[in-house]
Amino acid sequence: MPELPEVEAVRRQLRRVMEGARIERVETRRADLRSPFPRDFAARLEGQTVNALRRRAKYLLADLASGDTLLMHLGMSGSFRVVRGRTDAVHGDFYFKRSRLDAHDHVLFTLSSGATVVFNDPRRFGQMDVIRADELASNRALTSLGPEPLDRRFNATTLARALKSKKTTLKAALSDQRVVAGLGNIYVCEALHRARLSPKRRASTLAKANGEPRPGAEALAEAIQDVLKEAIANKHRYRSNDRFRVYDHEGERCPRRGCSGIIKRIVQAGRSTFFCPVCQR
DNA sequence: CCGCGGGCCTGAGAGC
DNA sequence: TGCTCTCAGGCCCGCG
Repeated sequence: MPELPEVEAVRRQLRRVMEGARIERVETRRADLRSPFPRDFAARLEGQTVNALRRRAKYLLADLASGDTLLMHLGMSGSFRVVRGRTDAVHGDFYFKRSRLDAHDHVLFTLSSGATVVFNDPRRFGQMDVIRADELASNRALTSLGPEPLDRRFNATTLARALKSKKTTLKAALSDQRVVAGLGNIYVCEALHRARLSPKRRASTLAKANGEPRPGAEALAEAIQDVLKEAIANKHRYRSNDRFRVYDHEGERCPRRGCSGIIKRIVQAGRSTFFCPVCQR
């Protein structure tokens, strides 16, 4: 479920309990998500103070006093919750004072503050890794990422340059983390709707031959930022898809004022795309 | 190098 | 109620 806004919301919640705290104990009930954890996963975390909790694209990075970085990804179904109190092992399983653990609670971080951060991930598409300081800069997952859309350096010019050589559609190009980092299926749909651009349009048409942005690139860069900022700000104000204007709204009237289009669902690169065929060109 | 299709997992929801 | 089927917002890999 999580795209950039969701991961950012998780970061803001977790940093309150993790930053400045020491990780006292790490319990891995399952040490294999998308890939197996390093064998010394717990040992390299226990005793470490978390200096900062950062986000890059959809990754969370906890900077440790040792210089190592705890790298975490929520995949499709990952989530964290904070439980007050330490765990107790009973018959080989862990219990809190009042609540039992869920079958998909895979990792528990007990902090010096007394809080326990629990990572839950039913589909296990998530990721946990500990990266050494000298390997962080060359980490494959991180180095291939494009610009942060909410960063100063992201604008119509950088976006146009990234799209210029793309032979594919806008939908596929924006879903590519090398072009812009942090968008997923939902916010790609939302940003394209806001920018009035068709997901089927060729990505390269937003750039001139010399790489300069066409007006569509201006609109798109702005739409991406607006959609993400709004989603972060509104995180806890709405439920489920009420926040989305086109995603999962197949068959409904286009929410754009004055537009009488009906939201359509198509499949691109194996994933659903929702858009208005009338106002998105 | 690029773009596409398939695969990894489990759970929710629809339809019968 | 219960079964089966489809689909899901991530990412990586291998193929052409």
